[in-house]
Amino acid sequence: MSLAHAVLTSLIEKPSSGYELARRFDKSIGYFWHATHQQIYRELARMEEKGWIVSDSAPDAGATRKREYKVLPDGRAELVRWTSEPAAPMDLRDEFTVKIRADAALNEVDLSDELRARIAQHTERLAHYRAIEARDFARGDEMPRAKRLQHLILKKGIMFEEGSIAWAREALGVLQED
Amino acid sequence: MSLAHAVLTSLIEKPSSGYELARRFDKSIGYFWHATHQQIYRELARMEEKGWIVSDSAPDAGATRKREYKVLPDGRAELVRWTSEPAAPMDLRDEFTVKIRADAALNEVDLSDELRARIAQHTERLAHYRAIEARDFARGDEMPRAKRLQHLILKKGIMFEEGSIAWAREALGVLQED
DNA sequence: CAGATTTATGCAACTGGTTGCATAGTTAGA
DNA sequence: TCTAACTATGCAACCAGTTGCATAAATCTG
Repeated sequence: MSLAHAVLTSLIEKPSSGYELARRFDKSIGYFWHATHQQIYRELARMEEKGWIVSDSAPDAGATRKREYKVLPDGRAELVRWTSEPAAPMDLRDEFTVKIRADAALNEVDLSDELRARIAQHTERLAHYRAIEARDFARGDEMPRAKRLQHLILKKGIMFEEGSIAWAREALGVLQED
Repeated sequence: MSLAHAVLTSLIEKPSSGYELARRFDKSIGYFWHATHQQIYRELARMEEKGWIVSDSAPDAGATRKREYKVLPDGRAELVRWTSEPAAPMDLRDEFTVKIRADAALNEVDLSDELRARIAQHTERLAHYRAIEARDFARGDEMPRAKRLQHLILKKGIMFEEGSIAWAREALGVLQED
C-alpha cells in the first residue's frame, strides 16, 4: 500500500488539513494516485496514532474544526524507508481493454462511439498537462533538482495521454474496417 | 466492477474450470486485469447464483472435484449490456511516480537502481509481447475481426511497454544530472 | 513405491476502497 | 436576511482484493 506515503509526501511539501489534502489529490498527485476524502481522513488518523504526523487546530481555524497536520521525524524516516524499497510493478487495469476482448468474443456491440469519447477525454487531459508544462516548466534546463523531478512526472502523464490517443485512433481504424 | 465480465469473456471464448481460468488470467487477460484464484472462485459462485453461468462436473474430472463452467444466455446478455455501457476512465495508479515525488520532497534517496531494474522488466515484457505478435499475428491484414481486435490489445501492451522504457531512460538521465 | 509437485477447490480473516449519510460553521448572492 | 453553496470532518456499512491455510486427487521423479 502507499496511500499513506502519498499523503506523507504531500504533507512534507506543505502541512495541510485533510480537506486541503483531498483537494490536492483531486489535482496534482491524484492523476497518479486517486483517493477520496474518506480514505485521507482515515489514513491521517492511523498515521497520527503511529506517531508519523501530529495535528493541531489549524492557524486559520477560527470557530471551525479545521486541523492542520504536519510530518514528524518518524514519518519522514518512514517515507525515506518506503521510497528506498523496491516498488511493485505497475499493473495496468484497463476496463476498456476487457471490453475490446468481449467484443471480439461477442461480435455484436459497437465500441467506436466510446473510442471517440475516450480520444476526446485524453486530448483534453493532454492539453491540460501541456498548459501546466508551459506555465511551470518553460525555461530550458536551469531548474533545481526537485523541479526537474516534478517535470518528469508531468512528462509521464503527457506520454501516457499521447500513447492512449495514438492507440485509440488505430483502434478506431480497425473497428471501421467492416 | 468488471472482474465478473472479464471472467464471462474468458468463459465465452472457452468453457473452463476455475483453475484453468486462473491460469489463463495469469497469462493473456491478466496483463490487463489481474485476479487471484480466490477471486475467480468467488466470482464463479456468485455468477452461478445469479444464473449467468452453470457448472457441471468436468468431462475430464475423473475422481477429482474439477468442475466446468459455461455461460448461459443471461450471462451473454449481461456481457453485451456491460460492454455497451461507457467504461470508467483508466486510472493509472503508479507507485513509482509517487516515489519520484517523494524523492523531490526528501532529496535523500537514489532511485536510479530501481529505474534500471524497471527498464529491464519492461524490456523483458516487451520482448515477450513481440514474440507473441510474431507468432500469432505475422500475416498482413488478412485476419478475421476477432483476431484483429486481439492484435489491437497486444499492440496496446507493446505501446505501453515502449512508452515506459522511453520515460524511464529519460528519468535516468535526469537523476544523473547531479 | 515413497515423496514432491501439480492440479483443483475452497474457508476465514483481514485490509483497502467506495458510498451514503450526518454534522456544523462560513461565505456569497437573491 | 434567508438560503444555497462551500469548507471541513467524520461514522457506518459495504464491496473488492489479498493472504494464509486446508484439503484431496493426479502425476512426476528418484
